[in-house]
Amino acid sequence: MGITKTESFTEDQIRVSLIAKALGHPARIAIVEYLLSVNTCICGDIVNYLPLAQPTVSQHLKELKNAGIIKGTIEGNSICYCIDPATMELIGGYFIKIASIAHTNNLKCC
Amino acid sequence: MGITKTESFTEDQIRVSLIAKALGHPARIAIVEYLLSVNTCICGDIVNYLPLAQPTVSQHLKELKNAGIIKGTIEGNSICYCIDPATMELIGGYFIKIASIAHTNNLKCC
DNA sequence: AAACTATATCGTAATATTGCAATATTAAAA
DNA sequence: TTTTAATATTGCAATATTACGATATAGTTT
Repeated sequence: MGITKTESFTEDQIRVSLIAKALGHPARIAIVEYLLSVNTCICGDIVNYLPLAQPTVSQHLKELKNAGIIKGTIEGNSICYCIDPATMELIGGYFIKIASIAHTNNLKCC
Repeated sequence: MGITKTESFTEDQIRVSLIAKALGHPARIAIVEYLLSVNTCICGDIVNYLPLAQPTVSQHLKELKNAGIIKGTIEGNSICYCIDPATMELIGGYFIKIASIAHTNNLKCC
C-alpha cells in the first residue's frame, strides 16, 4: 500500500527510521558529503555541483532539513545550509551501539 | 520520476545510501532491535512479535538481507536470522565520522 | 506418501518518491 | 521601481514502496 503502520512502533523507532530514510538516497548523501567539505553553502552551489535541477535539489534539502540533518539560515535572499552534528551523532551512535551489542552476540550466532 | 540518477554518484555513496534506506522504515528498525534482544530468531518469531502479515515480514527481511544488515542460515525448514555487525559498524562509523567533522566545522557555521 | 510447518514469491491495490518544467516568492541591485 | 538573483512551491509523469491474500516451495513429521 506504500503506507506504513506507524502506530505500531515506538517514537524512537520512528525517529531513527525517519533520519535513516532521509539519508537513504545517494543525492542526499552526496549533499551531506559536499556540505561537510565546504562547511557551509547555499542551494545554488549544490545545483552547480550535482547534475540535478534546482527544484530537485531544493526538495532534497527540504527532506534533510525535516529530518534534522541540516539546518538553514536565511542570509539575504539566499539560505546558508550546514550540517547539524547532533542528528548525525544520534543516528551514528545508535547504529554503533547496535553493532557493538551484535558483535558480542555474534559469538553464538547461527 | 521515482527513479534515481545512480550513475552520478560514487560507489560508496550508493552503498551507504542503500544501507540507510533499508534502515529507513520503522518495521525494519523494530526487526533489528528485536533481533538484537533475542540474538537469533526465525521469521515466524517476528511475525508473532510485529502486527504485520507473514509476507510483509518476509519482504522486510529480504531488504535487510540485501543491504547486508542481517544474514540468514537455513536450519531445517526454517531460517535462522541474525545481525551482521560489520554492516552496522560501517554505517554507524560513517555517520559518527561525519558528526565529528561537522562538529568542529560547526564553530564557524551559519 | 500425506499432512504439517516455515518461508518465499506472485499479483495487486494504495500510497510514496523522484525528477523536473513552470511558476511563485522574496530579497538585493540597478 | 524594474530587473536580477536565489530559493521554494506546484503540478505532473514515471517509478518505487508497502502491505497482504493467495499460492508456491521445501523441509519435517507421522
